[in-house]
Amino acid sequence: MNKKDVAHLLEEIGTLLELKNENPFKVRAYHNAARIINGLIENLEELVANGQLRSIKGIGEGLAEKITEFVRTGRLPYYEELKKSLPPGLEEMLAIPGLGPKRIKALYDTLDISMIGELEYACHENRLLDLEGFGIKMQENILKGIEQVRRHSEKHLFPTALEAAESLLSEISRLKGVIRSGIGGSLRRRKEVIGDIDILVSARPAEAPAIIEAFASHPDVEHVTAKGETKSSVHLKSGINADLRVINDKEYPFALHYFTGSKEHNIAMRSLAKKRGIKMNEYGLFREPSDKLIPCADEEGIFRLLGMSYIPPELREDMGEIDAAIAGRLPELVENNDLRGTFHCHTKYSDGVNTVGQMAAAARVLSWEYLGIADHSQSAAYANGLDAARVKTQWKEIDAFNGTSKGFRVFKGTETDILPDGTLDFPDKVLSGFDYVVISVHSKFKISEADMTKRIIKALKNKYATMVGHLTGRLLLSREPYPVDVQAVIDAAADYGKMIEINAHPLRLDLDWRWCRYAKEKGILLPINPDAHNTDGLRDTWYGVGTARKGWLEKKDVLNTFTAAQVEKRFESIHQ
DNA sequence: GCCGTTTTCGGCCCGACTGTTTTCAGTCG
Repeated sequence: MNKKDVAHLLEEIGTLLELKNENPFKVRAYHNAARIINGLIENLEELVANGQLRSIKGIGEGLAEKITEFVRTGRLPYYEELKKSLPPGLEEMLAIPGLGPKRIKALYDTLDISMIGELEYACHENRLLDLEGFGIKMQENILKGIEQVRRHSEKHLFPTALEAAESLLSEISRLKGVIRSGIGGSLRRRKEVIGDIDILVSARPAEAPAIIEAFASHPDVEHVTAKGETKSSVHLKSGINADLRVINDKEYPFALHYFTGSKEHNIAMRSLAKKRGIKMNEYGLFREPSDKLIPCADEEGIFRLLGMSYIPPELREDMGEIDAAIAGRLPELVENNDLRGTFHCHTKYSDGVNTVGQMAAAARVLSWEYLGIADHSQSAAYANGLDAARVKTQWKEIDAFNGTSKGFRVFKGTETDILPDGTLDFPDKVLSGFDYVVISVHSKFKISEADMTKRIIKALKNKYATMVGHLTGRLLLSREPYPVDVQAVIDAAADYGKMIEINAHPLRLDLDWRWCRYAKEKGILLPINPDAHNTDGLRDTWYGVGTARKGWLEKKDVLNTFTAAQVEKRFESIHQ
């Protein structure tokens, strides 16, 4: 039983209660608790065993009791009863834009509709028109919404969304009357997948309508879903929804903060402001009761006024950043410029397209001092994995390169398969010749969580294993992670003094940022690895830096910020 | 459901937009 299971349970209870039209504050308490448990840096099972759940802010008597029962017995009758009381299709109906719990409940109570398919059929038969609060327009929008749910996933990969947002922004920022403009939302917070794009513009009020109009009629727009005086929402041809908000320039910092979110962070911030006698919204901070605006030149000013240090957007998830900012204990997040190199890159030897020399040259362009090459091992036939003989050829080439290149070092690494039985794909005699060994699962995904966890931990125990590669094997929006007890692997890595990579490929971003803090607290060093298969791929480390920052990691927590000499020393100490 | 420098009950963030209404409820972020 780990925190992910508990968080998932609480999340679902929240949703079910929502569908039952329960007290919205009760609903929020469950969703809040899910997020809090998810972000826990302490060991949940220990907290339960010691009866310390109540000491967590947001976990009261009721939740502590339910969590304890679930952790101890693996079951929660309260949840099971709740689940049984509602038809299973209702939850997926929440995905339809414009349909919330109230309307879904009305549809279920009066028309007995409990699945998307039934709803679609009822719309075609005009059966929604008789319902109070529903009309012809709503029926049309529901059909459109069903279409949208089926056609597009609601989430988009970070690079796809970023590209679409920058395309919109570059046009909008050039419009007449635009003073400041920027991207907010989950993109600015560097989430691993993106729901929609938020663009913010400041301009004189007289210019706002033209800016809104230009946005709504942009060539990337498929259709407009809302258009008001200060705000518009559109659906892009790429399948992504985008929102634009236009405000006047003195409101820009407040709107930027508001529009960056997260929603939960905003709620907590407003609640804090209120305690300080200040009303906070997207237009400003207002001293109550006079409602007098307290001006701020930028976002930094807002935090300063509320008596806290500046919270970088990546941390704004209401996962402890507000208390830390008040106490002046925010981490100094790692930055892209702190990196001096990276590990886990592929070359022509296996499934990469560039040579060792080309990869090293590209790394130098990024002002790096070293590069780790980690081609596939012999069992990875699909990726042209290297056998021991080819490994030796590559070592010679790297030695020759290092012999002539001043001020730049190539490390000899390997991405060695973790075989189904938990042994590694090279004998120790070969492994001992590498500077470092990335161990990854590339086969036999469909085993039980217990077996997969045992398999990886056994591999990690090998004295030559340096770091775990893409721990869960997930491919965002396309392949679920294989079952593995992440917490148990982190604990084992901490025990053995090993590392866990942050695979920076934008499809992976694995280790997930939600686990980074826990790993850091356990004293684990996390390398940021691009899993590059060509020279351009090296730049993917930037995505990994986003993950590290979201995971509260500082320079000292990331192996890539070490000098080549420090890296070498660390590798040696692990393999002794 | 949770919480408390207004502390065991009565609050709980705040505003824009839509579609249905004719003053507002529901949804969204």
